[in-house]
Order: sequence, then C-alpha cells, then structure tokens
Amino acid sequence: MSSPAQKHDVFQAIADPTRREVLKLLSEKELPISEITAHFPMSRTAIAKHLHILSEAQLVSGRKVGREKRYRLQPESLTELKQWLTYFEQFWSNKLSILKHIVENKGGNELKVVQSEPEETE
Amino acid sequence: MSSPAQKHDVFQAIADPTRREVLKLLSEKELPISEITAHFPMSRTAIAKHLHILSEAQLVSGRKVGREKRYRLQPESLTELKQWLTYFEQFWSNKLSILKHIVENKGGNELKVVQSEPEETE
DNA sequence: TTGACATGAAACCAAAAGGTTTTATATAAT
DNA sequence: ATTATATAAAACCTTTTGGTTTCATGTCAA
Repeated sequence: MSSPAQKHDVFQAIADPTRREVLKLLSEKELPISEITAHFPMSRTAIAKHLHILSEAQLVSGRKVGREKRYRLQPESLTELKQWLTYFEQFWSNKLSILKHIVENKGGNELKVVQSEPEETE
Repeated sequence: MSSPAQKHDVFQAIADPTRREVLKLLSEKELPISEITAHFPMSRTAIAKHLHILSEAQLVSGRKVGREKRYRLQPESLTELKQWLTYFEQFWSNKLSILKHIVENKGGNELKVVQSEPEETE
C-alpha cells in the first residue's frame, strides 16, 4: 500500500529546474500556490502542475486553508536520492565518503568526531 | 567557449532509469557500447543516445579502442547533485547529516572517527 | 447577494524525449 | 580483397513534457 508504482519518481521530479526552485522556496516556509507563482515567469496553472508532480513524488504536501492551498516541503523522499548517490560516492572517494560509509554500514555504533585546530585552507 | 551551456545537466541525465542502470554498469568496469546494450531490451542506437546524454552531463567518458568505443564512469559530476542534496538535508536532520555538515563546513580539519564495539545488528 | 480571489480541471499545442530503422564508415579477421 | 564487426549519423515516429487558454467552483468580503 505504500508503493503504488507512482507515475513520477523523485529523480524525474527534480529533473526540472523550475521544480527545484519551487523546492528551495518551500524549504523556507509553507506557501500558497499564488505566492509561489509570483516567483516565476509562468502561469499559475503551470506552477500548479509542477506542484502536482512534486506531490506525486512526495516531495511536497498541500493542505487547504480557507480558499487557498498551502504547500510545504517534505524532504524525506530525498533519502532515495541520497542512497543512490551514496553508492557512487565510493568511486570518487574523499574524506567525506569514507565517513559516510562507516556511518551507513555500522549505523548503530557510537561515533565521535574530533576536530583539530582550524588551519589555513586555501 | 568552454561552457557551452550544455543541453543536458546532471539532474536531467539521471532522471531516466535506463541511464541510471548504465551508470551502475559502468561503475563496475569500462565497457564498449555493444556490451552495455546486451544488458538492455532495446537497440544499440538507443543505448548510444543515452550514452551521449550521459557524456554531455560529463557522467561518463568514452575512448576509442580499435573499432570499439569504451565508456567509463566519471562520477565527479555527481558532486553537483550531492551539494544540492546537502542543502536539503538540513531539513530532515539525522546523525549522518550532522556529520556531513561538520565535514563540509570545516573541510580542512583533521577528523577521527572512533567506532565502538561492533554490536549484533539485525 | 454580489463580486473578487484562489484554485481546479479540461482542451489544446509545440517541442523534447525515447525509441526505431536505414545507410554509411572505419577496423579486424580470413 | 572480402566479409564481419562496431560504431556513427540521419530520418522518422509516438508519447511525454511543459506550457497555454478557457471555464467552472468554492470561499471570503462588502
């Protein structure tokens, strides 16, 4: 019941630059469609469609308040993307990817991060 | 002339499931087009087009060896995606995102990861 | 109740995406 | 030299995408 073979997945949802901007907007605060539209050079209907797609991918959720519908960010679905990325990070290994590997493979462990004196980094 | 406002960016390149599979394939080893094609239910031409798109996004690179063209993964472009993701991770914070924040904001620091006794997981 | 506002939904459209088939070219093998 | 292999490139086709315009509906304000 939780995986209804949805038409739009996260990867497709974030492929469009307008939709990525919408996500960024909504990350600041919940907004009604009309206010979101004000930030873009296109019609309200177009934005509504983008919101529908983002909603299908469960990246946003909308609630009706009075006569307006307010959308908010729902970032949890981005974990799918993150996991996908994690797989490839092992191929361009750097300090961060090593850390991530340890954390993700041994999630239950206690971790201590010890920072040394800040140095001049070019 | 070096940034020709490329037609396909990383976000769009990974939107297609076939292309994501191709990337996974190439992560194991360099492969010529024909061998890649063998893994998919479509024509060689179709795969060649996907490779072209991935190449535009600089996610793969191809070199000619004899009569074949071998493609390999070029994961560096995924950093763009990673950075994008990092911004949103602050909104669904968990242990990992805290770590990442520290690492990314203080990149030059020395880091020690201390693992405790491995426990029975799952 | 009458209008203004916020949205929803449908019909339509051009361009892009994702395939195919066909034709051409370079290299390898016999 | 001839043939088989590996790819490239072009023409074509269908579906999806990203937008529009138009019309209908629900809610708030006067």
